[in-house]
Amino acid sequence: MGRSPCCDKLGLKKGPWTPEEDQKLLAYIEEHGHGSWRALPIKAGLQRCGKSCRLRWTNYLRPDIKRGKFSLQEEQTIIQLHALLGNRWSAIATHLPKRTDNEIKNYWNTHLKKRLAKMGIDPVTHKPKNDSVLTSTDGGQSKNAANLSHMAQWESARLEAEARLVRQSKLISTFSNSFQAQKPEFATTSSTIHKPVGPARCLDVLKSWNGWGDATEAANASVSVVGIGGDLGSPTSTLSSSVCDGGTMKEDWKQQLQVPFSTEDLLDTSSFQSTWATESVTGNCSEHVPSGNFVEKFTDLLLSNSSAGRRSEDGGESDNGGGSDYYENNKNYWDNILNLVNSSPPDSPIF
DNA sequence: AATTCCGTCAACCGCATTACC
DNA sequence: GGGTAATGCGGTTGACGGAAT
Repeated sequence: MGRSPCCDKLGLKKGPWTPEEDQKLLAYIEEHGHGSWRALPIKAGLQRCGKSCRLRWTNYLRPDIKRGKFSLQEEQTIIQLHALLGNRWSAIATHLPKRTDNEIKNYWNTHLKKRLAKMGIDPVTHKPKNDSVLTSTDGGQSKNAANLSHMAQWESARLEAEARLVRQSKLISTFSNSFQAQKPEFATTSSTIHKPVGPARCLDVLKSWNGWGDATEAANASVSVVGIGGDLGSPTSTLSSSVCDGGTMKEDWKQQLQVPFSTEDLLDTSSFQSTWATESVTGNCSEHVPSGNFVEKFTDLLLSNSSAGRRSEDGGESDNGGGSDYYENNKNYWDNILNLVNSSPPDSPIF
């Protein structure tokens, strides 16, 4: 595998960019586009390697970059997406228009990570560091914590599968569009094929969790999960059919997405499969249903404390919340994620 | 005023992935 | 199918500026 020669070997300049260099790069790209990054420095008259030019452009010079302080909304978005996606900065960046992955990564490492740690939340797992907080009230909570983790893994794998489908559907779309131009009589069929792909309706499972205890919302979520497959009537059955039974689950997705894809597309992560296999997936599915109680605590810790921290920074009083606030924060957390997903850019690699 | 410490962030490094021959 | 080049990505580094001593 060939790697680009190091800048040192070519005697190219390293380190901070000067305004003159910025100007040269900017002027060249504005006139010609970047084209091949490797060839760009020579053409633009820069003593830099292509990689350095690309980084300078994508992280600093690009005109659609927003600089300055992150808003509370942006912070929440980053935390929520990090809980879901981990250190996949580029994926997170697609949901924060005008912010670069580098900027988000830096902000996470210098601000958010520390803030979560301060609140006693593990910034890697997004779980309270001291699980006894959870287990003290209910012996089964740690199991639920594990379940949540597994669900997150599962969702993550699903997102990756969907990302592949989006790419695949783009190809199909490109093909069918050109085909339609020649054969308009096939328009209906082909539009049916790629219609469901658009802004993917992800995290419906999470939505159904969120609606736990809220029959109406849960029922809506179940419709969403099952999609064209029908209404199962209860959130439990939604999860049971679409998550616990591998075969049924995949069929549901096939129906919902209406794009041909293989089992391997969905479950090609062996570790993920084994995770589920070892947790008696084939047995009582309700074991994998995270209790609303746990999710409440988890999300409350995550966001209430975060906003409390922000409030206290602003001089306000922190509100650790009683019952209704507790529930509201939990609801808001997942709602925010769902909003993010639903408003995702169509070219997002993840959603 | 000088020095040290610490937080921030632009830039680099090197591995992974994709594209191309 | 294999090798190479190009690009993407995430982790890490180091320069810089401000606060603390």
